[in-house]
This record gives sequence, structure tokens and C-alpha cells, in this order.
Amino acid sequence: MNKGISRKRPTPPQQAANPSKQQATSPEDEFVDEDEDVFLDETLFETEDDLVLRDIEQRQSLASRLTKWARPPPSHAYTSASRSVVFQQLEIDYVIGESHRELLPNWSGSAAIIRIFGVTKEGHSVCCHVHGFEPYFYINCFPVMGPDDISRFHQILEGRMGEVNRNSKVPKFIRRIEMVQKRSIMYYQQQDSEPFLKIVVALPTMVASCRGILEKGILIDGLGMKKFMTYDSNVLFALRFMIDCNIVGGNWIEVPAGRYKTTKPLSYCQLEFHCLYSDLISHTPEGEFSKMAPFRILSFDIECAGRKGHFPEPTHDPVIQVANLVTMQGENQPFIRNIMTLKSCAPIVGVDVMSFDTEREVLLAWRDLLREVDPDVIIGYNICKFDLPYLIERAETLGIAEFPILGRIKNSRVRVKDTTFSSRQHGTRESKEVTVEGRVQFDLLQAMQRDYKLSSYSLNSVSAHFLSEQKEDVHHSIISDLQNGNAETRRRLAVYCLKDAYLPQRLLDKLMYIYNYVEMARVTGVPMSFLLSRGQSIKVLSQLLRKAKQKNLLIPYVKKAGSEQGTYEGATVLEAKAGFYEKPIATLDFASLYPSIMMAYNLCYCTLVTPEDVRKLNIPPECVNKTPSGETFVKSNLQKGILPEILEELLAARKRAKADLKEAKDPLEKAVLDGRQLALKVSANSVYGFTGATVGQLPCLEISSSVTSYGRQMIEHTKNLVNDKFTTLKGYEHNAEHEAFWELTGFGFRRNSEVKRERDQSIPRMGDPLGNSAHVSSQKQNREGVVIYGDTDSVMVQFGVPTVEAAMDLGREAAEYISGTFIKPIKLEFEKVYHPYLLISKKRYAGLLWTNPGKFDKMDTKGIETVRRDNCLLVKNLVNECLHKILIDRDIPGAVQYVKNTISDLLMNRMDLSLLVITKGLTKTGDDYGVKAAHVELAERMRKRDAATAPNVGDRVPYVIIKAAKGAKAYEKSEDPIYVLENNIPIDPQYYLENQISKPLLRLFEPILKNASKELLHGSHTRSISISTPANSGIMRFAKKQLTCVGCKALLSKSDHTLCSHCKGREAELYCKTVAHVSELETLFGRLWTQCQECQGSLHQDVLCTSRDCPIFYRRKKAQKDMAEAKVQLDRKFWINQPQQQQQHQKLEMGVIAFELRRSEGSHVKRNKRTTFEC
DNA sequence: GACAACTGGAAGTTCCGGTAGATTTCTTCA
DNA sequence: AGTCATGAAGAAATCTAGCGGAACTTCCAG
Ligand SMILES: Nc1ccn([C@H]2C[C@H](O)[C@@H](COP(=O)(O)OP(=O)(O)OP(=O)(O)O)O2)c(=O)n1
Ligand code: SF4
Repeated sequence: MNKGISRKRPTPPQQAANPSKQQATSPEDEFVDEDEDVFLDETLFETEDDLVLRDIEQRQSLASRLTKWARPPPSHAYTSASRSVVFQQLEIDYVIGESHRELLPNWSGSAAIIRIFGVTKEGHSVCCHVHGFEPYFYINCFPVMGPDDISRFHQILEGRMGEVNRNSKVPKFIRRIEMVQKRSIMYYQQQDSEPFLKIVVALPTMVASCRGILEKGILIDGLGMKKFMTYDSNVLFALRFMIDCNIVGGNWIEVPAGRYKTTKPLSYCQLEFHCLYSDLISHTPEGEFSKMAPFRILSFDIECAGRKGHFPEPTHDPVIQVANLVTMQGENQPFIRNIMTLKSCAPIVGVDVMSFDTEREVLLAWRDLLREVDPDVIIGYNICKFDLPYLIERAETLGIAEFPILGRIKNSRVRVKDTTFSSRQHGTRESKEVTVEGRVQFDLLQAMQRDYKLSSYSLNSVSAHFLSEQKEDVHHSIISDLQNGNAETRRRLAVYCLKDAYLPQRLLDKLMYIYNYVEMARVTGVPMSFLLSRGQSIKVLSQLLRKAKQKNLLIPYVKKAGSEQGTYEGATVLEAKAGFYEKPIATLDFASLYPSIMMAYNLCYCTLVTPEDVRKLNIPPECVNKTPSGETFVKSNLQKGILPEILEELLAARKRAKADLKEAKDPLEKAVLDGRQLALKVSANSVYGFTGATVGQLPCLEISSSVTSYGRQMIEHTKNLVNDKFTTLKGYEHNAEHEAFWELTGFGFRRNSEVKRERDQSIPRMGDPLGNSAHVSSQKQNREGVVIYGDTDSVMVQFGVPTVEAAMDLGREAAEYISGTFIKPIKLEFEKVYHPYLLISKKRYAGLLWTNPGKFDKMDTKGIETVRRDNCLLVKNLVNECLHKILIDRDIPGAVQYVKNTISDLLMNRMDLSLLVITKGLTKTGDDYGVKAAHVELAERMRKRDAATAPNVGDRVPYVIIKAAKGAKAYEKSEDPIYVLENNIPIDPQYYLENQISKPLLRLFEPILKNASKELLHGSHTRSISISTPANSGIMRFAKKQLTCVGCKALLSKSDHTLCSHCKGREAELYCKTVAHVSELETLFGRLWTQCQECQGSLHQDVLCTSRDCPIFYRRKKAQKDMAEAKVQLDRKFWINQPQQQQQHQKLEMGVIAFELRRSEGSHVKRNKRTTFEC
């Protein structure tokens, strides 16, 4: 217990990194000394007894810590290399290194070496170096080129490459040029193959530079200047390797015994070896190989102590705590829970608390943990953008050179790079890329942003949403205070930090992320890490390349052709017959419309016939499909497309997912499986999207516009058929009604029987372009149909029958009947019934959804405010409640009353601020906006206040609308809700009434209620308003304060202090009332306070949380404010004879004063708060 | 140099320009 | 009867609220 000696950080991980040593000696004996040193600090305040106890405890904890940290040691069969190694790979990358002498004796110089990281089923970490895989691409071969030309070409190209890559030390740039027989994927071609040149280069980066040379043109003796088309030349090297070896993301790889060599380890992995790429066996993920290896998942979170009023910056502010949880895949409890703290920290049950004196020790302890535990996956919340870069930059600032070796490769530092991801779907989002070699990072924040549309992505609101659990949010300035307190306050912080580390793990489990993402990686064939860092197109491209390789096809590299026509026509949306439908509405929907069109009509790059070839090739007309948009594609008997094959696989995977979904019971599990099913659907739809992506790799608008044109034709055909069959054939009960209608409106219509006769002669078939179906429709187009709405691939049909069951029967019948008119696999399905159904407009409707006749499943809303994230909660709740009352309870008066109450609450300022927060996404950086928008302007203002916490591109900005001068634009009235709370700024209820709730309500009630506007928005409930005054905002500088009477709120003259002359004499009554009011508010506040204490997990500590996303927070704040105000009123009772106190109170009492606003012209506007205007 | 699935549609906001109506200013005239 | 002040009426100028529509923006349906 020598307190004087300089402390060492605990060194267990380093020793323990060598498993054999660990076994040889008892770890307990070995590390006791360091252990004592480390925890000395805490013992300073403790008694001798505690000290001894603590000491024993720590000894034990460290011993168990080590056995817990390390991976199981590999068996002899592994260490002696006498068995084959089978492992699940999680990450693949490559490095440039010297070729392996033994494996590739004939090679020299540097080459790309692939590294595969993974885990065996026993849980050993694996690093496999793969040699012999060379980067290559193809170019077209001119017919005149003979073998001599090729070798001359080789030499010239080698020379040009030497010029371009001057400082590369490779002996030979172009390894080989081979003549191969292949075919381009573009356009249908009659010959099977033609010659191409395969160019094998030395290093992956040379593909691009070589491509550049060949595209520009190269002078070949005897042939002149030749420009080449390049093929497969834009494929990432690691992906190329995966494709050629048939490896898909997260699958199992086997390296047979004897085919691998071990050498001096370059990594920290337990099993490390070298092999040839041709010796790898990739197992397709089926049966035994569809399982998961027991990989280790580290979830962590850091806390930093920022300076007062500043967000922590790594150049100044220390890292004070790091919480870690390690879980084995497939288990539901972490087997390691610890926290590393700077300075002492009181013990926490079930958690290994490790305290250190210096930040350096904390950081190094974390690095050691990483190295020893050797996690395969690192998760956390916002780790990519914050935690990891912070740790690394911090270590740099402190000059800890040995810290950033976090990956599995010895002496290799992690690199941090800024990245932006921008797509039409997800907008622009900035992030950082931290390369930790051999470990997959899985930032739950990124996953959430991609997979779920939420109005806030803070950990708090996400966990509230998925785990129904609030998480306190401690402001960064308070974190410093806690750190600077004592062991207890630091314990408090540690608990908070641990929770932040635990929640991502819970989310990961609950949303089955590992399982779902591995599946997606396997189906689409990309590495896991791509799923979070890349978009949809890489998935399609990966599948395309795989299929193309099987079929001997090549994918051309096309430069951006600027002249290409920008857009093409999309889907039809049928005109919506808005209204409230009390009879059941059946929905017919094509199953995966676009994918099935592509499959049915064999649409693919390789089946497209160019207009030129249509004339030249003389393909028999029965072998081609002419699409409604005028393109020609050959049928599958001539050439089967590869896109249809890809789609078949994706849809098969989706089918499996849907089958799992059926099994699921638990609602959340259902939601998750539904998400998985939807993700696969999106992947399938993206195949179509890929062809229409003009900025993508291989756009082919002929395909995409053909798909949509078929789609348009099909929905039109379906609509006509339904309208036709179900309004004209006898035997459907509803006919009478419609006939009556026709008699009223129609003229010149034929009778039903006539139509029937005609129908019997031919069932219109889709496919004969513009044939019968057009004929039928032209005859009937004036006829009022039963199809009330439809979008892209669905039609909503009002059969007119009164019961859900009957509608279902008719729906099924109709679906079957109409499906018969389409080519396989296009299938119209009866999906659901809405009853009742409120159709507001195109893409906006609500209804009760029934899938079985007994009971409705749920209320379904599409497009309206309840599902839109850019509405405040008030509107969402209000609309939701009204819909509930209208659709389920069928209680329209109740709905009206509810609206009135809500409006009156709003106007009387009884609304809690959390309900008024509007959020909008920031899609571009400040300057790029053309017009001023509320959230953009606010983001700019917040940036001026504090740049570090202000929203960035891709973030969502929460704001409320505050009171301002009349006629002020919304962008002048937006404000940060926290700021509003802190500064007691009044909100603008009028804005919320007029701009937020009125229009949605009118849209909702219009079809149901006469005079909706008058009834809802101008009734007596709108008469009482309460105007609150700002506390200290700008215009208050011109305000003169005046008190109001407690009894009747009238303005007080100078002589009165509490009550006006009228109310004098009612003192006792009013006093009692005020007291009761105060105590009521106190109880409310107390209750909320306790709730928060429960949330933060301790009942005897202050609540520090300022969570923008928690409704309780707003309520607590409001209760607090109301209570304070009420107390001030109470105090006023006693002022009557103490005039000098008055001023003081006046200051406190900002909320209850009236003010007089002077305008420069001299006109006066008088208002007072808490004055009830009765009209 | 690498990266980015697609279109259709509703709705809210700002901006801009022509306008009706109000207000002010000027003119005329009793 | 001529001159001047005044006020009313009318005309001209000016202001302004409110409008429609375009453009921009966000988000959702499919
Ligand atoms: N993100 C999307 C969603 C849809 N679509 C296109 C392709 C779909 O085929 C069509 C219809 O979409 P649905 O949402 O109705 O989905 P599907 O019909 O594909 O699937 P299902 O009806 O089986 O759920 O719209 C698209 O391009 N991109
Ligand atoms: S406001 Fe209270 S309940 Fe909400 S997150 Fe904070 S501590 Fe928890």
C-alpha cells in the first residue's frame, strides 16, 4: 500500500494476450500488485477494515475479470494446424504487401493480399490472409487484333502505366493480357460470345488508372489510335474477390487442413494463417451454415467533461468514463459489464468499476479491454460520429501514440475519415468513418436512421419508442459538475454512462439487427459493413455481377452521359373519390408489382433489343414483347434475363420472411419481422430503381420506363375490369343502387344485359397491347365505377355490400378473376377490407383494416398527419383521437367535443410544450436553401449560440412557434423548445390553431360534418384566450409592467397591490383558492419529479435531466413554472404593507404582468396576461 | 475520384407581382 | 364685385392587406 509510488495502469490484458502464459501461471498471483496500486485512490477515504475488504474483493474481481475477458483457448488441433478451419467471416479487406514466398514461389514484388476476419463456431477469432487473387478488368477486343498485336499492346500499355504511376515500385504493372470469350450484358445479342481482353494488373488501384488510359485512347503501332470500352472495371477489389469466390456477406468459409500455412502472427487473432484463394471453400448459407458463430459484441459509451457552457471538444476536454458491455451473439445477457472511470467511483452492483488517476490510464485500459476481449462487432449509439473519433483525437492530443491500435492488426492504427452519404431517399448525412481493422462497427444511430422513420433519433426517444423506457439526458455542463464532485456523484455518472452502453445492446437484441443484417448481407452478397455505409445500388450491383459472372456476361463501365433524358413517367394514381364510406371497401393489390412485371416480361439489360437491331435482326414477333412504352425485349426462350433471376431469389427470401412473420406472436417481434420482409421488398424494388437511376452505375431507362408503362396499363386494365364486372353482371346485390344512380346521371347508356352479352364473348386480356381492354374501357369510361381509388398497384373497390365478409368474398373472387387475365407470375391479390373508410385525397386516407371478418385488425392511416413526422404531437394526437372516435366508436359528437376541448386548452395556454414541438429534417447546409424556412433559420441561430450542439445536415430540428409581432413570418417565430422553457418565452397559440390544427381537421370533418369549419373553429370555446407575456425577450424592453388583480384580473391602479377595489373584501375566499391551487400544483410537480427519479434509477438524488424528447420533462418544467407563479401570487397577499418588496416580486413575476407596448408612432397597444376576454 | 434505387402527390411556406380598396394628398370649386 | 379662407368633392397618388400562383421544401405512398 505504498501511496507514494507512481501508479501503473493495470496491465492484465497485455500479459493475458498470450493465452498459454495465462494458463501456465495463476493469473491471480501475477496481477495482485498492480491491482493494489490501481485502486489505491479509492481507499484514501476508507477505513482500514473497508480497505482489507475492498482489497480481497478486487483481487477476486480482477481474477475473474481476466478469465472473463479472454476468448476460449484454441484446441491443439487448431494450434498444430492439423484440422481444417471453418469460420463465419464478418469482414473482408485487403492490404498491399509482399507476395507469400511459399504459396506463390513465382511471384515477386508487392501484391494485394486479402484479409478475411471471422469467428469459428467454438468462438475463436480468425484472420485469414488470402494470396494470389489479382485485380483485373476487361476491354473490348477489336477484331483486327491478333496475338502479336496483343503483345505489342501489352508493352505499350505497360509503358503508359509507367508514366502515370511514376512513383510505384511495382516491377510490372500489367501482369497479363488474355483473350477471353465473353459477352456484354447490354442489349440482346444473337451470338453467344465474342472476344474480349482480360487485363490483369498488379494492384487494385491500377484498375482505375489503366481504365483512364484506355478510355482516352492509346496509340498502337499498326492499328492507330484506339479507344476502348472497359468492362467490370468499377468493382471494388474486396467485392470482386467475394464475387469470384462466391462468398456472400457473413457466410461460412472453410480452409481445409494442409492448405494453409501459419507464420509469425501479424494480428491479435487466435488463429491466423495464409492460404491461396483457390483453396477457399465458401459455404452457401443453408442448413448448418445458416447459423451464427458466437461472435462477441462490445457495446460502449463514453462521457466527457466539457468546460462550462461548451460542448466537449477532444482538444480540451477529458474523457472521464467509458462503460463497456460485452455480449456473446445468441445470449441475452452480457458476460462483461464494466466501467472505467477517471478518479474514484463508488461501487455499483454487478458492474466491475475500474478507476484510474489519469486519463491516459483510462484510455489505455480501454484499448487493453478491446485487445483482450477481442470483440468482433463494436456497437454503440452515435459511436461513429462521436465516441470513437473523440477517443482517437483525445489520445492524439494527449500524445498517447500506442492508443489508436484498436484493430486486430498489430501496429496498425485506426484511421478517421470524414464521409458523407447522400441519396434521394435518405438525404445527405455527414458522418465519420473509423477503420478498425477486423472489427465491424455497427452504429445503432445509423441503423435507426436508415430503417425507421422517427421524429427524433436521440437515444432517449428511440429507446422510449422501442423499449418503452425513458432515458434521462444529462446536459453536458452538468456532467462536469458530477465529475468534479465525489465518488458518489461519479457513481451517479457511471450509472448513467452504463445505461447508455446498455441501451444500444438492448435495441440490437430487440430489433434482431444482427440476424436481419446478416440475412440481408447474405441475400444481396455484400459485406455487412456496406449495409450501413452504402446505399441500395451496391446491393443490386453485387447481385448483378454475381449473376453476370455465372452467365459469362460483362458489365460495361459507362461514363456519366449528361445528355441522357432526365426522368421518365412513373405510376398512375387513380383519381380519388373523396368521401366517408360506410360500406366495406375491398383492396386488391398486385403482389410485388414491379418485380413481377420484370419477371413476367423478361425485362433485362440482356434482353433489350435496340431499335436498330429490331430492324436488322429479324427476330420473329412471337419471340419478343413490345412494351407499352415502345421498347422491345426478347422472351425467355431466346435469352433469359438476369434481373428476373435476381428478383426470383429476392422474392423467395421475402417469402421465407413472410412465413416467419406468420408464426410470430408478439407484436414487437411481428413488427421486426415485418421490417425484415419490407427490407427485402425494398431490395427487390431497388432492382427496378437501379435501372432508372440516371446517376447510377448502369442506368437503363428503357427498362424502367417499360416497367412503369406496363404497370400503368395493368392498373388501368384492372380498374376497368372491376368496374365492368361488378357494376354490370347480375347477381350482385348492390346493383340496384348503382342502376338507380345511372338513371339519374347517365344518358345513352346501354342496359346491363347488353353489356353482359358483350362481356361473355371475350374476357379482355392484358398483354395484347391496347387490345380488348382498351376497347372495353373506352365504352365504359363515362360510367361511374365501383373503384373509388387506386395507387400504382392497388385498387380500392366499393362493392356495395354491407358486410365485411361479403366484401371479402367478392374481393377474392375479383382478384382471382383478374389474375387470370395476366401472365405469370403477375398476381392480383385480395389483401384487406377497409370498413369504414375515409378517403381524403390521393395518398391520404384512413380506415379500419380487416383481414378476417370476425374483428378488425387495426386502424390504418396513410399519408395523413398522424403518420407525418413534420407535425407536432398536438396535431397527431388530435387527429388520431378524432379518427378513433369517428371510425371505431362512431361517435361524431364525441369527436367534435374532443376537438373543442383541445382547442380551448390550447388557447387557454394549458398545453404542455412537448405537444407543440414540430420537427423537420435539415436536408442541406444553411446556404444552399433558396427560401427561408423555420427550421433552417432556427438551426442557423442555434449555430450562433453554440456551434457544437446545433443541428447538422441530416439532423432533425425540433422547434416551437413563439409569439411575435403580427404578420411575422414563421421563420422569425421558430425557437428551440429548451430555450423557450429556460427563458419562459410565450408560444403562439393562434399559429397552432390556424396553421397547424385547422386545416387537417377540416379535411377530416368535411366529408362527415356540415359546417365543419364553423362548428369546430369558431364556437364559443374559442372565445376565451389567455395571452402570456414574454419574460425578457426583446420587445419587453419597451414594456411597462402593471399588476393585475388576483381576483378578477383587472389591471391594478398604483395604489392597489393585490386586489382591485371590487374584489376587496373577498380576500379570505381568494386566499383559500390560491392556496389550494398551489398545493395542487405541488402534488403534480412532486409526482412528476418522482417519476423522473425512477427513470434515472435513484430516488434520493436530484433530477438533472433536460431531455428534449421526453414528454415528462416538459410537463415537469411546466408544473414547476406554474407552481412558482402560483406561489408568487400567494406571496402577494402579504405585500400590502411592504412596498419596497414589491419591485423584487415584480421581477419574479414576469408571467403575471400586463404590459404596454409603445410603438414609435405613438399608438398604444394594451394587453394583459391572464386576462380573459369574454366576447 | 467515388458516390448516389425510382416517380407521383399533398401540403405548407416564402416570395413576387398585379390589384382592389383604403388612405392620403392634391386640386378644384363653391 | 373682387379677394381670400375654408371646406367639400373629386381626382390623383400612395399605401397596404390580401390574393393567386410559382417555386421551394418536406414528407409520404407506392
Ligand atoms: N419504395 C418503393 C415502393 C414501391 N415501388 C413500386 C414498386 C412496387 O412494385 C410498386 C408497388 O408497391 P407496393 O408498396 O404495393 O409493394 P409491392 O406491390 O411491391 O409488394 P406487396 O404488395 O406484395 O407488399 O411500387 C417502388 O418503386 N419503390
Ligand atoms: S424527463 Fe424525467 S422521465 Fe423524462 S427522461 Fe428525463 S428523467 Fe426520465
